[in-house]
Formats: sequence, structure tokens, C-alpha cells
Amino acid sequence: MQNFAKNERLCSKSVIDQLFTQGHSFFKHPLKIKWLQGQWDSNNSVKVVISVSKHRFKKAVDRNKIKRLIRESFRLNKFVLENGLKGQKVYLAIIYTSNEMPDFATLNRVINDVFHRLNLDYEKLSG
RNA sequence: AAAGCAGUGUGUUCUGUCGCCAUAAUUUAAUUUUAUGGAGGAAAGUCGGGGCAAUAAAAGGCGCCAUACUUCCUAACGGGAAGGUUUCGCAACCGGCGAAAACAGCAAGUGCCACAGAAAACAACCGCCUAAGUCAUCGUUGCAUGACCGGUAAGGGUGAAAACGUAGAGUAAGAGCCUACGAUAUGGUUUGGUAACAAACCAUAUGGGUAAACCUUAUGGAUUGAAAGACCAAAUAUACCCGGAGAUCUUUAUGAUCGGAAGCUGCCCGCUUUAUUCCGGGGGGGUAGGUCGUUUAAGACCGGAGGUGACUCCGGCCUAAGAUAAAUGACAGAAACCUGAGCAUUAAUCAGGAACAGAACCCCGCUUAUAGCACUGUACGGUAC
RNA sequence: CGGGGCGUAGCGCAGUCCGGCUAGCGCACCUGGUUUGGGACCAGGGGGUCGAAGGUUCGAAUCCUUUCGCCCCGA
Repeated sequence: MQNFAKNERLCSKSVIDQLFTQGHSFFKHPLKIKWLQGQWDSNNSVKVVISVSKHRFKKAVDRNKIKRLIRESFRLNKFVLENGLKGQKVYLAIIYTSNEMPDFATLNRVINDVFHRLNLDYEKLSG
């Protein structure tokens, strides 16, 4: 299913603090990724938070646009990550760090690469 | 005729696939499925005003802040409408039209006005005048000369600004001191107007600018903002309250027996307590989190009536985003619009473009940003040269 | 959402309340002197539309209005 429901979003402030202080991170232009293994009740395998800096994009319209594009490509590529994780659960933060507006095609490709990379890192870490 | 500039209005529609948020129905172990709805004229800036909420508070005064032609509209406003005055534009003049105005008061008081200039506000530095008064002088006894006491704003290369303007009369010299014409201000009367104000007449005056200087007058203003505020409430710790604490027996109970610590006593018995420890229960405040506040309102649309207008009244009809690390999207296609190529021109065709910008308690305004398109103004008439 | 502050020379700051004074100070920069040469020192010099636009005034960095950018605070 290529949907994106409410329980796949990370909303708790304390968990976000934990993710940003203790999480593993890597960088793939124009995205910065932070991730951390987690535990929760519902049976989805990822909780994600998407962030665009107010410093880089002053207009709310542009920030909303970028967040919507990232969310859309996350939704379409989520199956890659779910296959790699094999039932484990992960908190994820996606931070946009460029100064230019992205277009959907390149962003989609980057997200796909990022998820493959994330799967490799996860396997390496867990053995 | 029209570019540009300024203002006002408008702010593209439809189809398919996959998704997001809310509500309703349906169905479950979680949930699923279906239907309906889902950004703006500025949602922006947060500059005014109000609702709403909490706190404070007799009335009133002082202080502080804001506003300032008039009448009206509005819940209210620093907003709006109509009107007046002044200035500006068409424009040389008149009418007319349009635009702008922080347009109360400096003739209530105080302060300031650099440089220059005699002087920047109770004006005698130079200049002009010695008629009157006092004193002195003398070949001249005067309509003399000199000094003192004075008079005088007509003239003076300045300056942003110089003490009503021009002409006459008058005088020793002069002066609105007086006269004529003109200008301005204040007060009064009459007429028109709800009023600001306008016109006419009379009287008085001639007082430089500055209140986006202090200030005066009039009017208004309590403070803090939905992160306000109300309610529910896990985990952990816990004020306070209640019950209990080890061992043995059995009839399993509000049971019996033995025992520990402390106090009363010198000691035993007996009585009382048992906390600062631990266990169980209650319990208040309250964190994470959640619910309400929160979208039915100074509401939209249609029709009628009143008013120059802002706007008001009456009737009908409708309910229209509601998220909370924050939904309203992505991809593909079509139509209309604009630009370029194409063509003598139009059409077909091809390529490209489509602004400013995203609700966060809710309204009314203001301000600022806006591609393309539409409309209005700039862009009237007469007279004179 | 609400509140407060700052934009002046390449850099860091005065001056703004209460309008006129050459828009000033330190570092940096340039020229000359000093030294065998450099630094330090001495003397002299250049560089500013006071964030932007409009207004008030004879006159605005300063007063008023609008606007742009930056920073801080309240949970």
C-alpha cells in the first residue's frame, strides 16, 4: 500500500529530541538523514519527521511545497525500506539542506537511493 | 488613436490514477468501505478597533498615551461617506473636472531660529533730525555753533524669514499719526446652510516662523492575550488519611497463644505508642497526553424599501476549511488565455509561459505585494495672446 | 502568537533624547620620514548619499509615517 497515514508520522517532542541527540546520521545531497531504532505498538515499521529550514526558505509557500514533495516521494518509495527492515522499527528524520527548489523527479530518485543506503547501514549495524 | 503611469475589479476550467485532513453512515479483534466537504484577496505585515477570557477596580482627580475642519455611518477604530477650506494639475485667464492634505490653537504661556546681518522679536549699530528743554561759547546775540537730554523704523551689499503695500498729506526729521485705494486678522450683526463655512455691512487691530518643540483646549483609553482560560488525567515521586507488619495453632475469624522496639517504673506485670522503615488502600495538587475553547457569525446569497452616500431596515433561503512537528498534494492529459515562430493578414501547426502568495481563536478596517485580462483617470469647454 | 532592540567608512563603535557645530574615534588602507631592511614610532592623507522611500522644517543621521533586513526575549 502506498499510503501515508497519521501513525507513520513522528509527533512526540521527546522522541524527536532523542532522535536528534542519539540518532545515526548520513548525508546525500540535498538531504540529511537521521535514524534510530525504536519500539511502538502499531504495526507500521517507520515513523518519520520531515523538516525544511525557515532560514533557507523564507516563504511558507515554498516550505510547504518542499515538504509535500518529500512526503509524496516517501510514500512512493516506502516499500524499499519496509522490505529491507524485515519487521524492525525505525524512527527517521529527513532534513532538506539545499537553497534551491527541487523538482519531483530528481527528489524521487534521491529518496530511493537514500532508502537503499539506509538498509545497508542498518544491516551493518545489527550484524 | 495610444504606449506609459495611477486607481478599481477579476485572480482559469475539466478528466483520469495514486494519496492527505475532517464529518457522517456502515462494519470490526485492530479497522475497512462508501458518501460529502477541504485556502486568499490579500490567508501576509501585526498598524488600528472590537468580540471572547482571566486578573484588577467605588466615583472622581493627578500623571501617561492616543486622536484633532464639519455633519453623518459603524459594535468600535487612527476606518468609511458626504460636505467645507487650502494647495496642486489640465492652464496664460474664467468656468468645470480631477488629485492631495498630521486642515484645533503660536492673537494663552515658555523655548528655539545655525551662518550671515545693525537687529531674529520689549528692534536704535550706521544713518537722518536738533523743533522743544538745560548748559556753555561769542568780532556776529542769532532761524548761530557745540554738548547734554533726546526724537526717528523713510534708507542700509545680509538672510529661509526684517516689523501691512502703493500714493498723498504732514513734520525738525519721521512714522497707520491722518486720508484714499488695497491686503490680512479678530469681534459683532444680518442672510443662506444641521454644521464646518460662504456673502454683505460695521467696529477694532497690523501681532515673523516653529506645536511631525514643550505645551493649551476638547474627546477617548484599566492590564494582559487563545501559549488567554475551563475540564479529564497514565507513569514516577509524594503532603495528608486509613488499615496492617514476625512465629505457631485451627473452628479461617472483628480468633487464640508466644514474641520485637520505645515510653511510663529501679525491675517484672500491666497500659500506651510503633515512627523517621516496609506493605496495601484512599487521596489532593499536578507532568506526559487528551477534551473543550474552535468555528452559527457585528454570517453569506437573493429580493424589496429608505438614504446624495457610507449604511440601515424588512422578508426569504442556506450553513460554507478546521489542521495541531500542523491536511488541502503528485503525475498524466485536454480546453480557454498570453508571448514568440509561422503567414500579406487570419486560421491551422510548433515551442514556451501563467503573478503575489498558504488559514492556526474569530470578526471589521488599514497598509504592503501582485502576471494576464477588463474598466476608469491622466486625455474637457470658452476667452485672450 | 505576543513583546523589545539594532542598521552610520573595509571592521568595531560615538553622535539621534533636546534639528544647524567640518559626521567623529580606534583598528585597517595610502604617502613621506626614521632603519642596512622590516616591525614599532613620527608626520600627513584618502574613504560615508548615516538601510530605503515619502513628509514636516529655511534646514533632517537626528522629528513623523510607510517599508526592507538582522538580532534577542516570553513557553
